[in-house]
Amino acid sequence: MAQNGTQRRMSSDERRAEILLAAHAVFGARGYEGATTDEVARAAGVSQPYVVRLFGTKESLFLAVLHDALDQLLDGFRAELDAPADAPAQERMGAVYLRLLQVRGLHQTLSHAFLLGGHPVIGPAARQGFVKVWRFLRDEAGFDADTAQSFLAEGMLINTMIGLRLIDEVDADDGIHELFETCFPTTMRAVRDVAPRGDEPW
Amino acid sequence: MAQNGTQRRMSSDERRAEILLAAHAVFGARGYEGATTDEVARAAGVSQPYVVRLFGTKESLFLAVLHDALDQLLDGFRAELDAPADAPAQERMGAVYLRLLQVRGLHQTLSHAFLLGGHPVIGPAARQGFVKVWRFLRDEAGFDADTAQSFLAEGMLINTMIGLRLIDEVDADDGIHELFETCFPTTMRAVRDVAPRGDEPW
DNA sequence: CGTTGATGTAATCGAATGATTACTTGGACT
DNA sequence: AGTCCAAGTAATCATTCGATTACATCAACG
Repeated sequence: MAQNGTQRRMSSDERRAEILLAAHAVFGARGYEGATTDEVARAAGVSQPYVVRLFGTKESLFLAVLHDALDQLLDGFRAELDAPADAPAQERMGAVYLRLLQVRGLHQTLSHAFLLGGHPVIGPAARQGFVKVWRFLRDEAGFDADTAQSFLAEGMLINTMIGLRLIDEVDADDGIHELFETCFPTTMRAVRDVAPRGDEPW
Repeated sequence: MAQNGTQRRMSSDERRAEILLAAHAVFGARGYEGATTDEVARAAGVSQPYVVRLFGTKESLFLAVLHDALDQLLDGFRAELDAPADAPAQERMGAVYLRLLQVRGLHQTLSHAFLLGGHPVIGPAARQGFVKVWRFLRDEAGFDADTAQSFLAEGMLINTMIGLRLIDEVDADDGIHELFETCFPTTMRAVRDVAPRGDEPW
């Protein structure tokens, strides 16, 4: 995170984009309530008041992160749908989902948002986002209901395994190793390279 | 939650049990950081300092809730395993899982814990709990790896749908209705009766 | 009945945190 | 070279929250 080499000032839109990226990581690791605007600010290399100024409130920053995550997800899915089909749709969408692990914290932020259904502002936004994903799978990707359900379920399991930092255990525990091989039969190596480790704060 | 009719004093163990029950609901709805010891106290009908006294710290209260959730889950699974088999194991364990929805917040608290893998204290406890569930499914319930993975995945999807308060949308949105029917083909009514609604704080 | 230990609370403290205010700095454009 | 606005920060405020302390109250027992 933080500054690239250039010391020069950025446009507020560039800065917003950097803060958004940092916020994915911080909200993903700590959750909405657990994250602080100061952590986000330091991860983005700016001061805490500036984060507040560019996004208004912590709540609207979280909403921005949530929308960004959903946009990246659905845009990625759609781009893959438009590309020439070289494999079953479910595998292709799954690959897109795993590729997004490179955006640190994105999956965990989604999971955090999905657990806040009782929140007066975040709850409705999260529900709406989830429904949009379901609709995409059914209406655009052409999944039948059972396939869409399994796809979502596996996605939630992946989010859980990432959020748990289970990767740290993969070499120490045979059961976990087996779980990973079951869940990521072909992509194990790629996932290991990109998933967050326990020895980094996020 | 809160007091039953009796005004009489309780033993500290009885009180601890009541507070634990309330804490499931509060931590489930708000997450570890979002929940306050005062909310837990009011939900349990005691004062905030007393919650702290009976559990030491908020962190150890959360750990107690986490362990309680895992105990209830694994004890329920084992009791069902010991009962005469009247259906495939996967269905029977799934029924146990859904029955636990009656413990308000239990599933969501588990999901919250599973997202805190980076936390120095909660992280290791959550990982250990998750591994115990996996080992149970494989070693005691006799699930093969693929079945265990699907079972866990569907569980995580259920947690998500509960945490999202998706039930509120089930009559308003055809996609959600369809998702529920796919996920809970036979148990839809029971789930609807027991899942938390958006109009209650938890 | 009075002592004693456990149950329980009111009051309050200190640290953390989101937000606000007032200020500084840099660069684009005459 | 001077003006002016956008980018950015330091200082600080008000609130919230977990924890501590000191105090109150109930009931068991001699």
